[in-house]
Amino acid sequence: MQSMRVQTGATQQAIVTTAGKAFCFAEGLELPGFSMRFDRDEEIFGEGESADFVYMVVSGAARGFRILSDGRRQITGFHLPGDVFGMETRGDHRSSAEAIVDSEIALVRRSAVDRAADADGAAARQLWALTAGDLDRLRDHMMLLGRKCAAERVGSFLLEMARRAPAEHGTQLPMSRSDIADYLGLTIETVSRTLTQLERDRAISIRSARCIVLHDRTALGVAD
Amino acid sequence: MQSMRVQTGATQQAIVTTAGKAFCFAEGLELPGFSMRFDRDEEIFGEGESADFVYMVVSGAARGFRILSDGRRQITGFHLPGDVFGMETRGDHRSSAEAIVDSEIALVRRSAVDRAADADGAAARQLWALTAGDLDRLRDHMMLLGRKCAAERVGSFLLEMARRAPAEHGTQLPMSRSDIADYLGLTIETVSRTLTQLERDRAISIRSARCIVLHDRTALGVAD
DNA sequence: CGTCCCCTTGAGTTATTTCAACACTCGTGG
DNA sequence: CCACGAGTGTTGAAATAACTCAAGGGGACG
Repeated sequence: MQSMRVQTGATQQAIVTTAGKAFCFAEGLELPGFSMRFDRDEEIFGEGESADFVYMVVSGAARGFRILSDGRRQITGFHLPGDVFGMETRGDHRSSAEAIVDSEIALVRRSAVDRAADADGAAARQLWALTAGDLDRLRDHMMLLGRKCAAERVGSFLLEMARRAPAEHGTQLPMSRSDIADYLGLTIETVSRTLTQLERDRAISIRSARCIVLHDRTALGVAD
Repeated sequence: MQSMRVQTGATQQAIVTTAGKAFCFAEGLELPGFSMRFDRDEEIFGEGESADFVYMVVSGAARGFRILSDGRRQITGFHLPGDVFGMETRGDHRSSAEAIVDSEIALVRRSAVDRAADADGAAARQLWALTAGDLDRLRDHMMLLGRKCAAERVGSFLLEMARRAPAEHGTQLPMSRSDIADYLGLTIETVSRTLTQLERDRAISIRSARCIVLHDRTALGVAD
C-alpha cells in the first residue's frame, strides 16, 4: 500500500494510507480518490474553507453543521457509510463537518469531480441528483423543525436511523444526545426524557444509550 | 400573440397567452417556454404530480410548501420574480406550490431542460448550481427553525425580504401572516406580536400589514 | 477503585401557543 | 355616501410544551 502526504485544507496535513482507489458515488459513477482516517470529533472541513474535495463516508459517521456566533449549533445532517457530503458547486464550504466516531473518509478532488461531470453527461446528472436528493431530505427536515413536537421529532429521527443504520440487535446511534438535540432543534434533556417516555409507552427499548430497539412503529406517533 | 391550450398537470388545463418565449434561468442560460397567469391562492403544482415542467416567477410571488396529514403546513420557500422553482431530478414533485398573489409564471418543459443539460455542459453546471443554491439557503433556514427564537426568526425574515424585494417606500410583503408563520415555524399571533414589539423598539415601522420599513438593522437582533 | 464524561431525572421557569375577542380594510350593494 | 360582511390582523389572558438549572446515576477506562 502506498503512502503519501496531502494538503487537505488550510491547516491540516495528513498521511494518506490508501491511494489510487476509486469510490462509488452513485450507480455507475466511480471517482478516483483516496481515503483518510479521522478521529472522533476531528474536523473534516470547516465553514469558509476552500472546497477542494468532495467526501464520502467509508466507515464510521460524520455530522454536518453550522454554528452561530454565540455558539448555538444546528446539525444539518448525519452522514453514514456510503453518503456523499461536502459537495459544493461554489468555491467554499458553507458548513463544517466533523467525524462523530473514528471514521474512514474517502476524499475525491473537486477537479476530478468536475472533470467527470464535463466528460460525461450521465455523470453530471448523477451528481446533480445527489444534490437534489439532499434538498429533498432537507425539506422533510424543515417540516420536522418547524411543525413537529418533541415526541414526533424523536420518533421521526428513530425511524430515519432505523432505516439508514439497521443492525442485528437494534438500531445503532453513533452520535451523542447532544448531536441528536442539535439535529432535532431540542435540548439534550428533552431528547433524553422523550426517549424514556417512548420506552415507558413500550414503543422502544433502550438497550444502551447508543442502541435502541424499535417495537411499535405506530406508537412512535409520527405524522406524515 | 398566439394562444394555445396546454395540459399542465393531472387536472388543470389552461389557455396560454404567451408562447414561444425564452426565459433566462441563469447567467447565459435561456430556455424556451411559455408563461401563464395564476390567480391568488391557485395551485401551480401539487405534491405527487408528475414534474413535467420547471417554473420561474415572472411577476407576482409563489409559495412552496409541504403539508402533514393533519393539516400542519411548512412553507419551504417564497419564490419572487426571477426565482426558479419546482425543478426535480426525479419524476414527481415532492412539494406543492401556489401563487401568493395574482402572478405570471413561466413554464419550461422538463424535456427542454434535460435537452439543454445534455447538449451543453455549462448549462448542466448552471442548473446544478441552482439546486445547490437552494440547498445552501435551506441550511440557513434550518438554523432559523431549529435554533432561533421568535424575535430572531421574524428579524431574519424581514432582512431576507428587504434584500430580495426592495421597494421605494418600504419592504413589500406579498404574503399573509399565516404564510409568514408557516415559513418561520411560528403561529400568526406570535408573528404579529413580534412585529408590534419590533415597532415599539423603533427597529421598524409598519406602514400597513403588507408594507414594513426597516429602520435599525442591528436592533432586529439577528445573530450570525 | 476512582474519575471523567455522558446520560438521566427532578423542579421551577419561560417562551410560545391556544383560545377568545376585538379592530381594521376593502369591496359590495343599498 | 354609508352600512354591511368577510377576510385578515392585532391584542389579551390562560395554558402548556420545552427549556434551564441542578443534582444524581452509570458505564468506560486507566
